[in-house]
Amino acid sequence: MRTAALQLFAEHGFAAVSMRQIASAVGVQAGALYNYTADKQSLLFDLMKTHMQDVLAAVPDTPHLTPTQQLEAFVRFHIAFHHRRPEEVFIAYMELRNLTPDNFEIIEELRRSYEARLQGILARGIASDDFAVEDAKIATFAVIAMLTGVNTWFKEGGRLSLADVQDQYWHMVRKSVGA
Amino acid sequence: MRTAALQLFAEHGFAAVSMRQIASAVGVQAGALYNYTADKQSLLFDLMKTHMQDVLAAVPDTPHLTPTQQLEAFVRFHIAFHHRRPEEVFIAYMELRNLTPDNFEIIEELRRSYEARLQGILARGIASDDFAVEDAKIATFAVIAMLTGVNTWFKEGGRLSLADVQDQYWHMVRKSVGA
DNA sequence: GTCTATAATCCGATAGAC
DNA sequence: GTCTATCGGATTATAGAC
Repeated sequence: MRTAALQLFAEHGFAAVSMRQIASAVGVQAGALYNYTADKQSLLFDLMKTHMQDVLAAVPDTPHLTPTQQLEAFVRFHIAFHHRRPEEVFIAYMELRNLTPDNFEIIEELRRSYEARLQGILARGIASDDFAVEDAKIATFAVIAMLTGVNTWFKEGGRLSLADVQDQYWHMVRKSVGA
Repeated sequence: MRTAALQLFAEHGFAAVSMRQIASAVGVQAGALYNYTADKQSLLFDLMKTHMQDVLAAVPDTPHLTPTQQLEAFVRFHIAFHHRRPEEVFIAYMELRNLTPDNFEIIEELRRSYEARLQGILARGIASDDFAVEDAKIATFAVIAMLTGVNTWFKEGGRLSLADVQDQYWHMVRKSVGA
């Protein structure tokens, strides 16, 4: 059910997908789904929460490295991890407005935790003069937006490999923060 | 009707907004809207097409400037223009999947034309050795994603003015492409 | 040009049989 | 644990009065 909902929500949007469509993709009738989720909202929330927790569990935590090495590890991780989960990434960003206020707050807090990882790396690098950038918070927004944008155009099997993309984005990020 | 639809689509999403809601915001009954739009899909398409044409009409075209000056003008324009039209920008990105295939192709072509403006600046700057970046196409995606991300967090009246944000993003973009 | 009324269909969620 | 059937209400779009 979660896999079917993930694909349908990513393709058509949460509001445009009915429980009957999800049931049909699973191969059951709509009523059967309610043995596995309280309602449609809970299904969306579970998908988003699981994704955000997966990201947080997988992001490298290597305080022994230099700020530049930590930043490179973050850039390569973000691109690779998000590339493997395009539907989850898309939903986690596009369907925020379809969460109830309580659920929204929980997802937002998880997202802020992830951004705080990058912001911490940047702030330490600024303090140690490894990086030359005016504001760690703005640089965090800029870098994450840049990296997440890869998912909107990159498809495996084209002119560039994922490693090529990681290399080029790392070069641009490194220069942009003066590392 | 267009203003009401714009705000409602941006807030709740195209699929989640009914013609009755739009009519209510305008102050008429739902049937009256069909004197101004053929159907709901045409209303979405018109909003997106108008926005993309507005962007293309407003983007600076100054071939007499140096590549670095052109890039700076593009960065400042993109941030300022998109800041003034948050609903249009949001819809133009989020509701692409709710367009019919024919309408989608038209909007995509307009979007590609806009990206081609930036890509042309970058390609000329690479050819003239004003910029040091591996691939103009990837740098285009990276810069546009970074700049469009401003809309997700920047609100006027906070710690930073729009001019501050333009300055900081221009510094990061300039360094990232080696200008 | 706006209204009311309605056609035809779909929705989320639940009840109860098995 | 899945099914059928259903409740109460929503939807887009149209028809025809005024």
